[in-house]
Amino acid sequence: MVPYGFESLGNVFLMKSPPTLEDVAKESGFSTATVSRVINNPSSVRRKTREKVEKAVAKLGYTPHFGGRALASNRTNTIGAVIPTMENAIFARGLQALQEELAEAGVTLLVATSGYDPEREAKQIRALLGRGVDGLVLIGEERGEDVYAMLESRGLPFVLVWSWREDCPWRCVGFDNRAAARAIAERVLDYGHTRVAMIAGVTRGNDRARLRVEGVRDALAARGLTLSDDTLAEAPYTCDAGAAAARRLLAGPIRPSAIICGNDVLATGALAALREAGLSAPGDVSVTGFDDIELARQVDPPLTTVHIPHWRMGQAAARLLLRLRDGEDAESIVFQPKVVERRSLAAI
Amino acid sequence: MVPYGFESLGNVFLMKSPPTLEDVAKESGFSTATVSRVINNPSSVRRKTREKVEKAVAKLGYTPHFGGRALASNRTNTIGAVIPTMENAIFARGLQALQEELAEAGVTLLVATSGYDPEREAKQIRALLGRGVDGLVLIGEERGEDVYAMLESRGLPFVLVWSWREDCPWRCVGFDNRAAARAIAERVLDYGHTRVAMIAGVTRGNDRARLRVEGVRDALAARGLTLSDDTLAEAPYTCDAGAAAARRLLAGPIRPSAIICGNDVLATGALAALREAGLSAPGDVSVTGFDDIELARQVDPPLTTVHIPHWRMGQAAARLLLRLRDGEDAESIVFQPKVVERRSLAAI
DNA sequence: TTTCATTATGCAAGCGCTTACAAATTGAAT
DNA sequence: ATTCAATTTGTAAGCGCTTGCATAATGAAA
Repeated sequence: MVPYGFESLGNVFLMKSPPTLEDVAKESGFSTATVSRVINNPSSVRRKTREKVEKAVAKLGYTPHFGGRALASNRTNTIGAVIPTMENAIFARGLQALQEELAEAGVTLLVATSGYDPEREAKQIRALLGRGVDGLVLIGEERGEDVYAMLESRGLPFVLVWSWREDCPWRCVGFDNRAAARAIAERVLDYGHTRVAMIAGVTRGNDRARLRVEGVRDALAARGLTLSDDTLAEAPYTCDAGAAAARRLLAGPIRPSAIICGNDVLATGALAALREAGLSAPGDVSVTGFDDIELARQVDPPLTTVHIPHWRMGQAAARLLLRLRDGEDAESIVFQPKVVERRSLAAI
Repeated sequence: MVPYGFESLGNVFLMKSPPTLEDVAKESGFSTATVSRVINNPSSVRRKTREKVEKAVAKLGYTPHFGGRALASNRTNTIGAVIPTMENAIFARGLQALQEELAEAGVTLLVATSGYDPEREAKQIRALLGRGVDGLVLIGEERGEDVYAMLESRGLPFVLVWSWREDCPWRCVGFDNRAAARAIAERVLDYGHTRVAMIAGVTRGNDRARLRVEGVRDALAARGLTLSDDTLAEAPYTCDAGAAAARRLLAGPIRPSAIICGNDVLATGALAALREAGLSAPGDVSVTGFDDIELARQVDPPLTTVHIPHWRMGQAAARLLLRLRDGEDAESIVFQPKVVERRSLAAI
């Protein structure tokens, strides 16, 4: 513990470099090994010893040095997550749940964003690996084989969230996006709509977005309907893009009586476009969302949407990953989203 | 580079432990020192050497071990941020900006949340210190002296975001919450309101929330008005809490004609409560928000609120912190929020 | 008391990397 | 060819921590 200082305006500030294990050892009169034990495995140390060491730790304000620890134990107690974006609320809740659940186990969460860009995602994953994360949470299933190969070759545990399908070779915690989209589309059809359009998220590199389109197609096909270039728009997940897409759809050859949106943010944008065009929802055009984020209940009219249990998904992902990390095996987990009816969908 | 393996279904998967600097050194025929140099300071190495080393790096797929690096250099290229919550959108945008700006400089952002709890914040700060962050971004100014003492004694650079005041002893990137709140309150008064109430965020440990109350008080006082127990409610930053607070205010002895809210989320809740009570906004009661998150434009009626340049604030915080980290000095930065009028505020 | 299994502690060797400092190489000037 | 300064590379000492193994302390049984 070398004190060093620098001069500033005639004063010398002494800055102690942070205390080390060795400082604690000296202070408590035990060896570094013992101190290390009381920190990592307290029960392996006699109570009296432990108490003395703990007092020394408190006195010096000791905090283990992360790097040293990682180096010696080859473990970081860190797991990483790469999500598309923090900018809209879609992932916020699940992420918070993930984090809280991990924190409970003494694990820190490292979050990186990809902006829905597969290349950037791969880069972020590599960065996280470089930081020695003990596990990884990724959104969705669609990504390069090379990425999966890299993870496997390292034996790095990971879980995919938000997607789920039978026979998925990876561990996932999610739901059947296609079935969920089919469900809400069927609901729309049940209300008698026949001119239905869809605003989907960008499908490149995004299996959730793609599967939701397919789900809608499934439902329509069952009634002899289809999605054409005039009735299917693709837009990044922002209100503005949703509004723009809606305007385009509205300007098409036949005005849709219902617009199914790939998520709540897009639906919110669609609502805005409707309002701006002097149309009422659901009077003139019905709109549905997907995700059931808080926004869905706050817009006017409140969105009929698909409820996703964000919080529970985040929690479940944490637990699953923790088990994998500890070498236990664990099954994928599938959730069953439900359509929640509010006021943005009505009979034709 | 010891290969080890395990058996699974009769196959043996060989997992190489990740390559180390030494592996690269052997492969390229140079010493570890030289390899380290091409990674950290390429210009200090002859071009031919560099190229050979780079080839070896690529061939082995080498990534530096974070822990080893942190241990040896006492630097992590990581900065930490402790924000109150990820659950609502208030901090999302700024955080994203912060992250992108830091990434540009090769720095990783570590995010922790405190749930608006000062004790938890202190704990998270310690955790981040333990991970050897090179700097810290904190929200607001109000926290224990001991926390500041700890940061100072370590010489750890940090910046406070969202708050700013003349003579603040710390580096900050924010705005004058009190003045901003005063500004919007004045706007409300200018519309002729005299029965004005306020829903504030929880003020304990939250200088922003407290200062906003004071700002409103300032404006009211200038017209001989005050905030009483009947006209000031405090609520956590959620829609539901905002709605509950609004209901309480509405049930008070005199019904307010305007409710000034501590942020947009509370205002959204207030709007919901109004609707539910059969009251119209702004017809019966005007409502104002604060922050100007995306939600503000999407609710009905869209919120008159105070626009905060989240993105620029995040960016500025990143730049400031980076400078501090590099030992340069840098001034605090103050933004000038503007009231943005939409439709939730109208004449009495 | 002595003995011997148990349990508690200490010793010391790394983990992968950076960085003074020393040694070697280069190449321009003689 | 030499010489010498400038440049490039290598040597080796840690950074703070964990952990296998050896040693010491403990306490129950004899």
